[in-house]
Amino acid sequence: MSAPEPAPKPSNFIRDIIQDDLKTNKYAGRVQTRFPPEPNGYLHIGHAKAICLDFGLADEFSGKTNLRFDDTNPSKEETEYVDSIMEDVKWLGFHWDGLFYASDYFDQLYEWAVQLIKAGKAYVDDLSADEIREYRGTLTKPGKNSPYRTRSIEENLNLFERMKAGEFPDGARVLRAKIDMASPNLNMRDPVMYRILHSEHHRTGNKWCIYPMYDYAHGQSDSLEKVTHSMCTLEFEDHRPLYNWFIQQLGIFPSQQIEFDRLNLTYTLLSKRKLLQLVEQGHVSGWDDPRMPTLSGIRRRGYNPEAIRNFCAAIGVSKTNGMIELAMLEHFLREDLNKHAPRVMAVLRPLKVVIDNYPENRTEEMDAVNNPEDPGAGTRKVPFSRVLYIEQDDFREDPPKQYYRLSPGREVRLRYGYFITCTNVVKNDRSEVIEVHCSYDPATRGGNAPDGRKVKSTIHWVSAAHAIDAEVRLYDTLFTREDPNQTEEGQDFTANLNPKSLEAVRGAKLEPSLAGVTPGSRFQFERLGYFCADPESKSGALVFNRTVALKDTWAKIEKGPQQKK
RNA sequence: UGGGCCGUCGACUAAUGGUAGGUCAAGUGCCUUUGGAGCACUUUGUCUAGGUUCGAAUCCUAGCGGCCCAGCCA
Repeated sequence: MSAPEPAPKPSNFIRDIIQDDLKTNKYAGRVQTRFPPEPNGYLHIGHAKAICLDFGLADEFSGKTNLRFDDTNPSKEETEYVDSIMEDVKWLGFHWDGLFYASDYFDQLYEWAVQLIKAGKAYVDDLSADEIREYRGTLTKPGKNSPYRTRSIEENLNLFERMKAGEFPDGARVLRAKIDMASPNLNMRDPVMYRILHSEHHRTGNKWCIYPMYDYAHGQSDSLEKVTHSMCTLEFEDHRPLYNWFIQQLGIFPSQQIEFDRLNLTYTLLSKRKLLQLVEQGHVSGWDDPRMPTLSGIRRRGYNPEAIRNFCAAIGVSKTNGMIELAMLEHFLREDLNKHAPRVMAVLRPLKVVIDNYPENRTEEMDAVNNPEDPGAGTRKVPFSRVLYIEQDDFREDPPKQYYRLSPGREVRLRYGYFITCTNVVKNDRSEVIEVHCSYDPATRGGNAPDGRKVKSTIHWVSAAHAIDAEVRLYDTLFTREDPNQTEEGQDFTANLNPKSLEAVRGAKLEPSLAGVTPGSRFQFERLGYFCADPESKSGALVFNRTVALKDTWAKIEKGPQQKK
């Protein structure tokens, strides 16, 4: 943290609540939060927002934050996910105080359930799942009491004990809270607390065959950890009365639940269920496909944690459900990469350039700046010779208006090289330009003309004899619609998949300094964008992912006035 | 047609009864050995109608619009 001015942080409603609580001494000056992922999938950028909130707010008030896995459903949860989640939280730059699992509390939760039965506040129900649904009523019609609702405490105790002992098959009975079947809030119509699941748990093994539901586990877990401010997303607003009901009936530490809006980003899907579907149906190569919004995916793509944190701070938090433009995320990405990524020259689609008046066997070492935004990054040598590659896009035989790059008779600057003028072109039998001939001005070495003449354009290049080959993967959004969930009748979100979301460019030519890069290193390929070496890179067979393109004024001019999809 | 929540520039978010501000996007110009970066400027907003008040984005009433809830998922 080195901001010269601690710019007054715009407040948000959660910070306000915390400050109020501190003022009234509601929790004896403590602030404690928790980040409670279910280990049933990989974390995504939406979780990053929650993480920044949970950890960030606690940090701000010298509080503590636990990482707690909400592992109450053994049928969907796996240690693979637990491991990835811990890795992702650390990668984002946060450190948890306590590491817990809801399953740590299974014994205590069971005891409390017995306590509620004894108080006449919970009962064992023999209704089937279908019957429970029927008895629950609808949004507009009240539910009706289960015939088992009036069982004696002794019978409930006996049955619950036997549920735990494994005497009944899955689905045979549940434990329910006895609240109010006529409540306008469906969550209060005798919600299920425990269900029978003869399923091995990733941590407790076969110790349990009854598992607590989210509503019965979450608030009590918060309470056990003495969490003061328990943030969750808006869809849990209707659960808050129940969250409070359990805590009150049990007379335990009163954690408070606060709901905020989940992140929605244009052109991206942030639902673990749908992300899992993309993985399972093979639309992407895995959870860490660089097109995925998972933290492992965008990490592989080349995003850095600082950019994500800055983004999360900038979008704020509220209770309105909105949709943030992807451009906002990309802005913070570029902002950070611009400061830190070393510059390098690479040609994605090579066009051969021969400098006719340059000596055949000569090679010069040109000085190139590593990062104009960071003088400390130093310089490097880049080899220059008679035959080069430039970008196909940087030459036009018939240049349109406002096109400043190379074209017949025109002079441009080769970055850190010389001024060259196009004298001639060679075409193949389909009349495509396959080779460009130029002359150079020896007086312009390094890129400056002693006579002060200006050139409209500077283009990048690599020396053909010295270049190394690479595969470069260019990405577009995974979906073609701003809201991938918006579909025509009878279709699902996969109908909005972008068939052009990945383009693998194979014959890219890179300057030789890139030869030994390690996977994960980030660079700016000058004039093109930011790129990150992929873990699939082998020496001699490098693979780069384009993290994000540079802003491209020319593309904008060429495309004309832009439209939204 | 039950209940809960939410409506501020194109997007996100401040203003906590007292000047509607910031960021992104868009546009214009400057600068530039990246058509990058940077800098400057500009456009656009309080859902509607009433009310309370010296004064309302903010409080009240009524509309309108959006999201969520009928898992033995979280």
